[in-house]
Amino acid sequence: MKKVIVGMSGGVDSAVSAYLLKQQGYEVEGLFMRNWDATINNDINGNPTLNEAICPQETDYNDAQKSCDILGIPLHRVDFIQEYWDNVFTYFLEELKKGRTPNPDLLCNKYIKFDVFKKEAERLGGDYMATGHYARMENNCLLKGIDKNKDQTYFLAQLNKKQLENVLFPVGKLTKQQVRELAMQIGLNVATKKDSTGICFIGERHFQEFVGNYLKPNPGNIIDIETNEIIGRHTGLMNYTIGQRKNVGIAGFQKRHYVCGKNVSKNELYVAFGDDSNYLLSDSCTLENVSFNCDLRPIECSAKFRYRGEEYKVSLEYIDETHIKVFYKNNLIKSVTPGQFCVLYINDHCIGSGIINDVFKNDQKLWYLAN
RNA sequence: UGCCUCGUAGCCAAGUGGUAAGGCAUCAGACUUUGACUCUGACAUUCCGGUGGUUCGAACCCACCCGAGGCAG
Repeated sequence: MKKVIVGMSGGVDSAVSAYLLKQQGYEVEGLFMRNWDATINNDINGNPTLNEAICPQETDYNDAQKSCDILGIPLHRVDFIQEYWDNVFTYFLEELKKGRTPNPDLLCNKYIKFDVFKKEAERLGGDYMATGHYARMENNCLLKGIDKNKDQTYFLAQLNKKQLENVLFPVGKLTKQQVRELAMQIGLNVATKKDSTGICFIGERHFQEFVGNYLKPNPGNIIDIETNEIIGRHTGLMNYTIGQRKNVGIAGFQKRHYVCGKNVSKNELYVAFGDDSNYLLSDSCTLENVSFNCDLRPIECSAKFRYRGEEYKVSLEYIDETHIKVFYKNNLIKSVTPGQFCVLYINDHCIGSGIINDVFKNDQKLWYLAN
């Protein structure tokens, strides 16, 4: 009998995953991991759960334990707090210092779940590891989940071929609704538990206050990109992302405002006005840290520039092993943001990704997005 | 000092006699394993710089005062 170690988060997706694997005849064991400790990591300001009697990770652990009891499987536990800090959170902070918009969850999968966690699963004797991601593995290809609304391949797009070996995604063939119904039928304690949001393992935070725990804010001017006039003060460039409208702190203008750029050396934040502002649009970009999970190197494919963002037809120009230039063909895309991941698809097949670096329009690098 | 314009919620701003549009911001939700974007809802409960007056009735008319700006000088 083959043994599977399931990453149990305390949520409904992983619990149902464990159930499905058991149904399929595997020997199933759960493994709960904890990667964040609010006290150790100085996660004080902006933490809405700080004063609760029992911290969310423990609630999740208890939920996972109960699910495992219901399913009749053992649950192991492991901490990767140091690894998470060193490999994911440090990167997160370094990107913010550069004025970019990181997505730590792709690196969490790359360096934690499908690296140290996977090794732990192997140490526990697992022939396979499984998670509750909405994704599928077929013929060693990473495919989108059946439920297109919940598809989570975006977050798995930095994994390499080896990391995806012996990996199972049992709920990838189901819709979220089916997963919840199944959970109800088998009486799982987490059947109606709300989906988790926020940074994986950290949770919902008031972003500016959260970041303030780690980076010293450096206030500066907000500039109207069109007129070059100073129209306000920003609280620190790391607190803003491209395309952002809320929480910018300026008001009194006819059109809606959007953050369209920043200059770290001058400590200036650039704002454009109007939903259709040209300053938000681009037609190509370069990627760094490019990683593929297969041998395909297409010239034409599709791409997503943000999680749950629209998918666009693109063409690729390969620069070197880890750099690609992406052309959006006839489209102009709004708010392509340095630091975010561009994930590449061929239909349902997620083939890889890279970090958005420079952004261009008409072969001109958008100066207001640089450095 | 004389003349002119203006003063509406945190910001911008309609409304010029009939009982306070709209936008932005903000807040609360929805959505969401990244900070968005998008969507929904709330938002001057008697008040429109202040004090009087005219009127059945004023933010809108009149007087004076306060305040901001402009033109003369």
